[in-house]
Amino acid sequence: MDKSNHATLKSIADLVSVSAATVSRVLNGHATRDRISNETEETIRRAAEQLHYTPNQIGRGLRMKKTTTVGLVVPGISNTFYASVASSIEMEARKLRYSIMLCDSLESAELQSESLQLLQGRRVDGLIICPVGEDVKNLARLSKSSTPLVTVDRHFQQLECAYVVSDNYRGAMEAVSHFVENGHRSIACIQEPTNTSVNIERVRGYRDAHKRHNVPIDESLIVGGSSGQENGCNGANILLNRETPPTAILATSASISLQVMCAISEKGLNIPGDISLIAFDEHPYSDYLSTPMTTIAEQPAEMGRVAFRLLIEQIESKNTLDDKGVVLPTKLIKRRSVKKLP
Amino acid sequence: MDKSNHATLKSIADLVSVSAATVSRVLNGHATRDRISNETEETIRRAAEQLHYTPNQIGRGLRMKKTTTVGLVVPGISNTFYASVASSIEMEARKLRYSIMLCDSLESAELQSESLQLLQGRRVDGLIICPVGEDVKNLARLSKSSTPLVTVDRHFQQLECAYVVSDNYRGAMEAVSHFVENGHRSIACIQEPTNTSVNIERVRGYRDAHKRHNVPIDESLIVGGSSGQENGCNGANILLNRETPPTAILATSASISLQVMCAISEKGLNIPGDISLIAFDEHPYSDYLSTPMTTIAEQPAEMGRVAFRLLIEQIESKNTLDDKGVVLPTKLIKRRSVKKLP
DNA sequence: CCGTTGTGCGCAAACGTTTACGCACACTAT
DNA sequence: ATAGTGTGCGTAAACGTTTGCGCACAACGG
Repeated sequence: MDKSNHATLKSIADLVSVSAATVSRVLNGHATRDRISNETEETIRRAAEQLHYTPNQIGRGLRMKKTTTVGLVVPGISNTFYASVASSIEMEARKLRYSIMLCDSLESAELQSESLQLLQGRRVDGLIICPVGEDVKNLARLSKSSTPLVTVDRHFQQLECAYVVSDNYRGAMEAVSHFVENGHRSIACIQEPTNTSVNIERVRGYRDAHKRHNVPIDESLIVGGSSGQENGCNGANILLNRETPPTAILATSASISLQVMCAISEKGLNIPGDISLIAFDEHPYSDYLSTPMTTIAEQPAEMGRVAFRLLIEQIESKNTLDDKGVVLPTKLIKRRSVKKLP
Repeated sequence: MDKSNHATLKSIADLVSVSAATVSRVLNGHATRDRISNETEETIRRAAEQLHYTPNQIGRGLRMKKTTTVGLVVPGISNTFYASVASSIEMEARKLRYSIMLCDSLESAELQSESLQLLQGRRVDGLIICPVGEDVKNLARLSKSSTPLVTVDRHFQQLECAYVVSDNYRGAMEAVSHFVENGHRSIACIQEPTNTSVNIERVRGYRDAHKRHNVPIDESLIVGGSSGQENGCNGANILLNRETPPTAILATSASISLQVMCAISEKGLNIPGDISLIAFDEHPYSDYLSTPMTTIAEQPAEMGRVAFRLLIEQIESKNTLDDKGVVLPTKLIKRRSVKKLP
């Protein structure tokens, strides 16, 4: 059919002997507003159809200074949590005919910065980012710039921009409350990298739950905090090797919980017989693990949805809106991984 | 810093009193080729730095008829398999400074077609697609067009374009061979939608394994094949409700295996005691399920890598290369979900 | 003094759009 | 006949790049 190249306004115009301007007007639905006769409109439409015309968004983007594209940078698209966020963003975006440009920072501040460069160069209309590390200056420069920005999952309060996060504080709080209600007093916590808002809020919740129930905090039970693959594993081993190991562990991410399960099974121990476990992040397999896991479920899909909504608001109405932040509730899903202590 | 808007070649040019052309030449590294003096080069570079110049890829794209962007359409980014494919594509793309535009077809032919439209409009330099359904005409039209194309995971032989798939035939073959070597004779298969190359190859492998080992094929043990959420569930129930249920099930996807596990546990049965199970697709949780699952592992990351390589080859050298197809081996990972029958 | 060669850079067109402005014609009213 | 009002559409500029062509000047050889 098509030899190879794309039809343009000009090629249509030539075919039906009008100017490119007229074709543009018709194809943008301005036929009546711009007083194009019905007959020319019809001929143009037919020609466009026949040539399989697809508007060149590059040309349009240049002229309109708008790309109808948003950048998305996540620290790991193969993490189901972020995949879920991305998925719902994509669905929302599609509704408004926006495209999304995906970048994966792999938890690296350097790659994140590179991604930001790339996306700025592409002149995306807005950015949704699950920020990594504490490279705030970079983001700050961005938020000062004209590009609308919303951060997801994590956020910095030094940074005045829209954000959507989980209620990590209450999530952790409920989890350890559940532990103490089941008789646990020696509750450990394996952290994620300590410089994220997520982690800060979660251990704050962990601490406050202790205070609220008047159980003393043993600081040595708060472990982990590095960013490597072995973070969860190391943390678990430290805990399990104590002369008196904790009776419960709060794992602050799904991947940490995986590593904890690994360490526990390697020691020949069992959940919840020897040790109880609650993990952040729900998972399709949560129900089918060797012991179905009690989890703190977040709402990644909802996160993506409101993030995109927040972004679009900024894009459409050029007011850099009033530092809007939304926090989504978590939900404790009780299964079988916590033991009731006498 | 920046008031709000982006620096352009012109703004730099004005600042240092040269023409935009000169700035372009310098910033593209053509300073010596185009005989720009060292001093002008230096002043220009400094000015660019100072203004935080980022080349506008829209303008450049228009001029060069190249976007350094590839479109990726997957049928479900929150499926870990496709997430993994996407992740490795992103990593490869980044190395060559390509961006990727992500579309999710959600297994819908209509959405896929819409995505293709969108991406064509965006004038991506190439397309990687995990095609859905059998909307071959659409793809055929695309492959006839100028946009390089490679399909991943699934492919149509009516479609002459590059592709990369798993060796689904051997994967299934090995799995059922493993079953029969463990004494099974009544082996079921729960299919995915039957019109995909993936499914066709897998059941072909399933059949041929039977022939090879001289075990008769009971056609009524090949169930499923619909596209809904309940496909695996229904299939499993049909099998489990037979007067003589099969002793083994081959689940042709991770999500089917999940539903099978669900159905089995609802019936109060257990794996592998009552029924053995092998599932396609390895998963981080495979080891930690209530019975660790024997799986047929694919190589999604490798798939993404070679897909991108194949695509780039087409993009760079304008020869529509010789129908290159690559098939990646699978690997049977033996765990505990198949029982040795006497 | 004149032709040649080299150096350093600007001009302008092109890529595909959108849109403000205005022109030419037709019709109506005076 | 002339002014006025619509109607239908074209012209041209602009968005930010890249690049072929060529100009102006300097140096140099004869």
